[in-house]
Amino acid sequence: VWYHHGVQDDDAAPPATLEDVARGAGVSRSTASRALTGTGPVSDSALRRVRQTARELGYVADPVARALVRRQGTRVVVAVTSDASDLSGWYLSRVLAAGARICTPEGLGIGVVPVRRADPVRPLQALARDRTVAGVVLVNTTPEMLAAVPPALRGRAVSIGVGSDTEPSFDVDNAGAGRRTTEHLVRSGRRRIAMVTGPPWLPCSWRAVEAYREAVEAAGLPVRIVPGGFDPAHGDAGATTALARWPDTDAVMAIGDDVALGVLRALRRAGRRVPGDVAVTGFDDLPVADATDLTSGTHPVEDVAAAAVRGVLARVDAEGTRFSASELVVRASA
Amino acid sequence: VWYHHGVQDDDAAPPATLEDVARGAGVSRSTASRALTGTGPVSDSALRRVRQTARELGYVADPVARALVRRQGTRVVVAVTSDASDLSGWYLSRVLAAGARICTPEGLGIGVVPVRRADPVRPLQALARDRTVAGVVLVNTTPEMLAAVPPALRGRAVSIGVGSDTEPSFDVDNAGAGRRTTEHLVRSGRRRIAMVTGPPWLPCSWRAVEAYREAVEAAGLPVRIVPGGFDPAHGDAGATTALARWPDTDAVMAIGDDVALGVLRALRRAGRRVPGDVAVTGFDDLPVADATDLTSGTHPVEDVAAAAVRGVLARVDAEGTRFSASELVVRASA
DNA sequence: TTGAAAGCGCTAACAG
DNA sequence: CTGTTAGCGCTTTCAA
Repeated sequence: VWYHHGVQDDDAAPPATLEDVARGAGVSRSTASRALTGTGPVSDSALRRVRQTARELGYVADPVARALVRRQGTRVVVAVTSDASDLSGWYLSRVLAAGARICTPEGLGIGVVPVRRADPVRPLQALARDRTVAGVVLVNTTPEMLAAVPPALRGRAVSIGVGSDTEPSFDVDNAGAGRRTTEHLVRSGRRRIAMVTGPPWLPCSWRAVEAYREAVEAAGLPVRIVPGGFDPAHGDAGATTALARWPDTDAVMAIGDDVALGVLRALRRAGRRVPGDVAVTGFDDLPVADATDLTSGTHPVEDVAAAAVRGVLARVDAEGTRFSASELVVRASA
Repeated sequence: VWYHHGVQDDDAAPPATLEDVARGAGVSRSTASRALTGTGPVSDSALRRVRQTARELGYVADPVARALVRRQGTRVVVAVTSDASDLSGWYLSRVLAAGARICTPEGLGIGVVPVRRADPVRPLQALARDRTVAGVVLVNTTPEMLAAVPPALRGRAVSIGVGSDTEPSFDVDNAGAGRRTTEHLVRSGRRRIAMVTGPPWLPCSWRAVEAYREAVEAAGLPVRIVPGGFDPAHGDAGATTALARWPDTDAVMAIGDDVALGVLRALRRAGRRVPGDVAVTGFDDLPVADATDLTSGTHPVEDVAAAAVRGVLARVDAEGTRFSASELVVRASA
C-alpha cells in the first residue's frame, strides 16, 4: 500500500524463489536456472528477461537448496592440529576470521575441527563424508596430516604451511623473513647469533630455521640452534639453554614474538641488556612487538588465510606453495 | 574384503541416508525420522531398532537437507558495527573463533558481516531474508542496531553488549570490573583517578565508566572522565588531555589494554613514572598486558561469545544481560 | 532452445 | 503408533 515504504514491505516479503523468477519472466524453472547459472543453452531474449526479473525481485538462489542438489556443502572447515595449543590462540582466530570474511559473501560459513597429531585419519575421514563440507583448510599441517587426506577430499583440501603433490599450500614467506632477519643482525655487527625454533614436528617452521642457517653460514658465523615451541615458556627455556651453551651469544632470533617475549625475560633474569649485550628479534609483528619495542617480521596471516580459503573454493591445483610477503620491522631490540 | 580395514572402506562408502536406516530397521522413513529426531510418537521397539541400525551405519542426518525442509539455515552470522575498526581486530577474531567452535559440531558454519553505524537497517534486513541464516549475533551493538532488527529475525538474534526487551544479550561484567579496578586504585592510595573511556557511541562501554564514577564518588574523590576509543592513539590523546586538565592526576584507568598502552606512552613522554607518579590500569588482560606488566581485568571473550552463540541456537529469551565474570589481575603498573 | 519430470535427503501433515 | 504423501528450492537429464 502507498503509505508503506519499500523497506518495510521487504521485511515481511518471503524471499523470491526461482519459481517466482521463472513465472515473472514467462519461462520455465529450468530455463531460468540455466539463465542464472550460465550452464546450458538459453536464448538471448530469455536470458535478458530472466536476469531482469531476477534483479527486480531481488532474487538470490538459496544456497541450501543448491547445496543439496549439487552436493556442494555449506561450510569450509579448518582442520587444525590441536597439539599446538600455543599456536591455537591468536593464530587460529585470525585464520578463522579471515576465512569467515571470504566465505560469508558466498553464502557459506566457516568451521573448525581439532586434529590430534597422533591420529589425523579419523577426523579427516569424518570431514570427507560430511555433506556439509565444501572444503577443508589444513592448519599447522604435518606430513602425516597430508597423507591422511582421504581421496574423497582431494581437490577440496588446501594447506596453510607445507603442501604436497596433491594438496595446494599457502604460507607466509618464512624463508625470506628468516634470511632478512639474520642478515639484519649480521649487518648490525652481531657475530654469534642463536635461534630458538618452533616445535620440531611443524615443518613450516623449518623454513625460517634453514634460512637462518644458510645466512649465518654464508657470513662465516657459527650455527646455534635451540629447539623450541611457540610460547614464551619455550623462549625462556631456549634462551637459557643458549646462554649456558654459548655464553658469548650476542643475538637471539626467536621463531615468533611470543617466543621472543620469553627470550627477553630470560635475558633480563641473566642480567644481559637488550640490545646492548644481546639483540633479540621475534616474528609475526604482533601488537606486543610494538609495545615492547621488539624487532620483528610481519606475518600477514589474513592474506594467507584468505588466499587459502579462496583457493579451496576455486579448487586451485597443487603447484608449490604460494607465499605471502613478509617485511622486517626494525625496532629497538635489534 | 578381509584385507581391508574398516577405515579404508569407510572412505569410499557414500554416507548412509535416512532411507538406508529405515530399510535396515524395517520401518518407514517417517518412523525413522521421528525416532532419530525425537519428535512424535514411536514405539519402543522401533526406537531401539532404528537407533541401533543408525549407529551401525554411522548415520548422521544431512544438515543441508534438514535445513532445507526446516528452513533453519546453515550458519550463524555475526553482525558487527564496522566503525569500530579498532575493536574489529583481536576482539572480533576471538568472537568468531569461539562461535565457530560452538557451531561446527552442530553442522553449522559461522559468518560475519559488517554493519555501518549510520545504516544498520539494510544489512540486517538482508540477513533476515537470507535462508542460510540460522541466527544472528550482534557485536558492538548500538541501540540503533537493536531497533533495526527486523521482526523476521526476532528470536534468532542475540547481542553481545547491550540488549533490549526483545533481544537477549551477553557480555563480560564490565561494571564489576570497573568497580573493582577503581577500588583497587583507591585502596592502594590513589586519590585523583582519571579514566579514558571507549567510543561514546558504544553503550556497553558505558557500564565500566558508570562503575568508575560511582566508585570514586563513593570514596569522595573527583570524577575525571576523558572520552576515548579502543586504540592506543586514543589512550595517548586521552592521557595527554587528562594531564593537561588535571596535572595532579595520580592514576589513569583505561577502558582496554590497547588504550592503556597509549596512556603509558603519553606518560613516558610527559616524564611521569609508572607506577611511582601515576598508576595505570587496562582491561582485557591481553598478552600485551602481561608483557608490559600492566594491571588489567580478565575479559573472557570466548565465554561470552560461546554463550551468545549457544543462546541464539537455543532461542533463549531476552531476560536482561547475562554477564560473564571478570577478575582483576594486579601487576606492576598499579 | 525449451519445458516436463525426476529427484537431492529430509520433515511433517494426515490418514490409517 | 505407523506408513503414505507431499513437498522444501534447486539442478539436471531427456524429449520435444
